[in-house]
Amino acid sequence: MVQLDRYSGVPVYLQLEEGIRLRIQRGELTPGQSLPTVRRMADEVGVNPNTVARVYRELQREGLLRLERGLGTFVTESAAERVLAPEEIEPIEKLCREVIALSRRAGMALAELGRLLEALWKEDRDESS
Amino acid sequence: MVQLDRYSGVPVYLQLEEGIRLRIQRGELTPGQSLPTVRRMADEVGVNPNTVARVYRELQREGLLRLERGLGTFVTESAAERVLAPEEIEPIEKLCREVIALSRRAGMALAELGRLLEALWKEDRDESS
Amino acid sequence: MVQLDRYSGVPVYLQLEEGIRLRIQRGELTPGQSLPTVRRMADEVGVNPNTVARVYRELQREGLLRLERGLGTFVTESAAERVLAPEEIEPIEKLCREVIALSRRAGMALAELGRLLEALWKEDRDESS
Amino acid sequence: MVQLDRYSGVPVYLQLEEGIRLRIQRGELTPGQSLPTVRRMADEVGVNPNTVARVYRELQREGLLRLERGLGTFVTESAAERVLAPEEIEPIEKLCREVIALSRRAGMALAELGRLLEALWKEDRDESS
DNA sequence: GTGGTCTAGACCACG
DNA sequence: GTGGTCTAGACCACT
Repeated sequence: MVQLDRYSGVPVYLQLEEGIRLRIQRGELTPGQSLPTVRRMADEVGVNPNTVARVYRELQREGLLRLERGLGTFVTESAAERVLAPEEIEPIEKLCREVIALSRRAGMALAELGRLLEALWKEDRDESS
Repeated sequence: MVQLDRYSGVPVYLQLEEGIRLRIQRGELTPGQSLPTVRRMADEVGVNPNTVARVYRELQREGLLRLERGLGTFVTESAAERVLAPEEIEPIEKLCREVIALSRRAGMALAELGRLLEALWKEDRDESS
Repeated sequence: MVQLDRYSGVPVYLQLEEGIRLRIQRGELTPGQSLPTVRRMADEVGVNPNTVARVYRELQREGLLRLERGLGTFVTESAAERVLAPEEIEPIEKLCREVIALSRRAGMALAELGRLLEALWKEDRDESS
Repeated sequence: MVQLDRYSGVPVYLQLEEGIRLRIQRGELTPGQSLPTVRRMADEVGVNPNTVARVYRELQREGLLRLERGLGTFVTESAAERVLAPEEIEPIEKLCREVIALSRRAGMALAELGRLLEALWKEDRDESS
């Protein structure tokens, strides 16, 4: 469902949250679809049910999920607004794969590439402001 | 010096560490160059001196920094091995900027782009293994 | 019949119970009158029939309702003791409406007004004891 | 600090939340002031520290509190916007005390008065819409 | 069997 | 010592 990295320093609940958000954006989870139950998801990704519940609740507050007591957890209809069109997401993924190939060849670690991306993201933001 | 994000969930000391590592890789900090004192760096980035000291110590253990009592902290000569050649880093940065522009246009957040990169990085690794 | 607030945190069955009690007190449900069947009430307020049945049973235990198999559910005669006289309830409602108007104008939420009322209720009780 | 009712059915974390919100609105907690530490508050009101932490976090998200790791928890400056002026809050409290006196005399319970207030609040809202 | 609340208690990041 | 994350596990509300 979502792959976690227990040693990245990023809290697992944030990784799960981002992972679910991303799967919705990429259209892998579609509006109306049900997510694994809190307990099942907890088993799948190997965390405590409370941690999953916290994530689901946060995503509910954000309007992406709908938690129904006694029924389960579902992607809301309004989440559709967040789904990226294939023509938006595909070029991004293509470029990302190129970046990854180059970074690997240069001996960079994922964390370092992440930091680079972050630094450039903020430069870019600061320039445009 | 290094820009921190207090709300990303990543521990400040990891961000600092990665940030310094990255600046060395990009050649912005060159072998022999001195870093700000622990206190000055602490002021600059707004954290407790203990935190900076911890980071410097860790980077020393890693061989990137050299702490000279009474003099200050310096990038080691051996750190040169980690510096990326301009022809390595430049195309990576160029592609990253393109990715960032596209992601922004598509309404993705930095954290989401980071998760995407991570997912693709791991896909790629799994395929090649 | 009774309006529920799914997001107040108060269990639905307690809201239903209090709601029916209040309608009896206000004289909107009079002794002898029939209530909707369990299923009809469940449909009306959008909960599971089990939940309504539980409420009716509890109010029967309390002596406010009488469940007659095959006939339906009725307000008991003895419930009359709980009905407030118009001269009792009307000034209360009038003041409540004033309080509500003032609170709205001051930007308070219902939950906050409720907490205020509760705090003052307890102050008052503690003083008189 | 905040008085809880363990038997009202309202989750204690909501009671705590509302209680703190109310104390800020009434000006009993002023911007810049520090709240009891998570653990101290937990002791005071007799709940688990996690529960207090959840409340503080929620109020932070709402902009009323500022949680500083290693330092403590504080009322934000922007919370000032939520503080009610004495000329706003005083007439409300005065009327509430009258309502309480009348309700007591009529034999109503706090929960019933609360339900009445809620019913009238929603009537009022529906009329004005 | 689903989500929701709460407890007890461990370990971590930070000042 | 402060807040933050996470676990294990109990009990409750609801379908």
